[in-house]
Amino acid sequence: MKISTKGRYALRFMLDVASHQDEGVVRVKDAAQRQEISLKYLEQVVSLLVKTGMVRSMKGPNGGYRLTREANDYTVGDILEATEGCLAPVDCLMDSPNRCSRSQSCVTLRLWRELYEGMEQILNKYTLQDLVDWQKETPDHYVIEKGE
Amino acid sequence: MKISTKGRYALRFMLDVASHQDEGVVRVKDAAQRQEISLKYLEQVVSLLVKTGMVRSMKGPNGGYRLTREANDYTVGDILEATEGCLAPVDCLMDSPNRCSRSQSCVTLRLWRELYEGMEQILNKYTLQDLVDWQKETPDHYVIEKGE
DNA sequence: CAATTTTCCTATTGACATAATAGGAAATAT
DNA sequence: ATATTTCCTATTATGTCAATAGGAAAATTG
Repeated sequence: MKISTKGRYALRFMLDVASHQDEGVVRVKDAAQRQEISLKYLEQVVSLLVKTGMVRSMKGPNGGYRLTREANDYTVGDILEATEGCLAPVDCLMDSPNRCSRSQSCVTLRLWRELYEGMEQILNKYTLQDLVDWQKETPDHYVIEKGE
Repeated sequence: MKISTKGRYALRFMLDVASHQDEGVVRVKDAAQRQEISLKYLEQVVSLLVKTGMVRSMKGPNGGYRLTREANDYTVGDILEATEGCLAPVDCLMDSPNRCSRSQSCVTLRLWRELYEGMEQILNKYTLQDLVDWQKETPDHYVIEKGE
C-alpha cells in the first residue's frame, strides 16, 4: 500500500515546473538537480506526464516543459493517476480482467469502495497550486540554488 | 497503490472465522474452501494473524482458530496492518531507514500525511462486526455450503 | 550547414516482493 | 498408534520497481 517513486517524482516535478515556469520553460536536467532525482529516470516519468497531457514539451536548446493548464486546475489525484495508473486499492473495484469471480457477493468490496472514495476525496481536494502555496510558506525551499 | 492478497485474504479469513465460530473453532481448510483461497497460502497468511495476536490457534484434531476478542473490537485497520505492515503511503512519514533526506522541507509530505490520516480514519471506523452485519444483509452469502 | 542542446524512445539490469507450491515437523485428540 | 490439525521452512515463477545506458529525433544557434 505504497505510492511508488513514479507518482512521488511526478508530483515533485510538476511542483518544480509550477514554481519555476515564470523563468521560462523548465528543463528536466534542472528539475532533476533541484529535486535530487536521477535525470534518466525522471525523463521516463516525465514522458508519462507528456502522454497524458499534463505538460507540453519543447525540444532543442531553450527547450523544456511547461504546464498546459493553470496550477489550480490540476488536482493531486490527476497527477498521481497519470503516472501510477488507477489508484483503486483493489482491482475488484474496477472492471479489470483480474477482478475475482466472487465480487458480486463479497462484502469486503463495500469497504474497499469506501476507502477508495475517501482517498479520492482527499487527493482531489488539493491542487498543484496548494503545493506551491505551501512551499512559499516554508522558508526552507531556498536551498542550494547558488550556481545559477 | 494496491492492497495485496495478504491483507485481503486476512480480512476474509477473519470474517470467515467471525461468521462460523459459533460452530466451534474454524479450520483453515474449511475457510480456504469457502473463500476459494489456496490452503497452503492461506496458512501462511494466518500465521501472521497468530503472531500478532489476532487469533488463537489450537492444534490437532478438533483444532483450528478462534478470535481472541469480540468482533467489534477489531478495526479493519488492525487486521490489515497485522498482515500488510504499516499502511502509510510513503516511508517518509515514518522514521523508516529509507526516509529521504529532504523530508524536513518537502511539502508533498503534508499531502501524504493528510492522505494517511484520511485512510486510517476510514479503516479504523469499521470493525469486523460491521463486515459480519453487512454479510447478513446480503442474501448471497449462502452459496455452495451443501457438502457439510 | 555544422554543432549543440534538448526531448524522446527502447533495451537492459539488479533487487525485491508477490503469490504461490511443496514437504514435512510438532502437537493433540481419539 | 493413527489421524488430524497447526506450524515451519524452502523453493519457485512472475512481475514491478528503480534505475542505468545509449542513442535517435528535433530544434536552436553560430
